Amino acid sequence: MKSEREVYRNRIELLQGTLDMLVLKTLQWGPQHGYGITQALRTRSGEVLQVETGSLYPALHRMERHKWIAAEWRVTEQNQRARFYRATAEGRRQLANDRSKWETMVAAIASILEA
Amino acid sequence: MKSEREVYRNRIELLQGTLDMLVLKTLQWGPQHGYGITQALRTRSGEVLQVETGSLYPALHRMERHKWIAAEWRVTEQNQRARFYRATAEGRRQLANDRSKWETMVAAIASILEA
DNA sequence: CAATGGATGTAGATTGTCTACCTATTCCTG
DNA sequence: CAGGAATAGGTAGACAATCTACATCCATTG
Repeated sequence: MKSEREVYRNRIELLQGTLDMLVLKTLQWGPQHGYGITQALRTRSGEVLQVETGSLYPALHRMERHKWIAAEWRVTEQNQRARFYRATAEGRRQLANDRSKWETMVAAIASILEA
Repeated sequence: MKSEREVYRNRIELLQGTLDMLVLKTLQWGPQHGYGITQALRTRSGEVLQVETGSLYPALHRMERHKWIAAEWRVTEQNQRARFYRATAEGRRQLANDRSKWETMVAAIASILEA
């Protein structure tokens, strides 16, 4: 009989803190709805970045509260109602900021790993 | 009057999940104690990677439980008692694994950011 | 003898992610 | 026309890793 700790395997597939950046970047290619963002990230990354709905929707709501993105109900090409998001000016600033921090961090980690 | 949420700013400076990898890599350069690991990471990364003691020591204990590292009390050059860690064979396997996952993830994120 | 630096540690808050569900609609196929 | 797949949005609760803030002990130095 396994302990709950062993049974419950919570694997963070996505590096914590990168989701907002990835969503903002995706919205730079034009307004997009949640489901579309997931697909775009998945296909464009060669199936590596798989965002769960339980991560994505809370993130979108969070970012909307922070006013990094703005939303509007529309209808997709598949004739389904969907909430389309676009990045605000503040969102674009946030993206630039996130990205610069991300690159600093990656470079720092590389300098350790390659030493 | 600010809300608690505004007052308490918890910034994750280190990308979640990378600490174990960084510690294991540091130990590849030879046995080292906690304080020394912190310093090594800080100086070798050009002051970018600042590991807090509240992150480091729990991580070391966790990794010891997982048998990725093994410890021994010794005395430093400064004549202070310290707990020296070394990577086990399993720890070296873990490092290789972490590193490969990390590189896959970084490449995937780069493919999004550079699109 | 006080201050500084070396060294280890814990408690509790916070956050973001994950798993596991649920709902609704449209379109296609047998 | 029933049923399933795909599209689309969502929530609740578990969990892990990090952070802040604090505490302790010892050795060296002024």
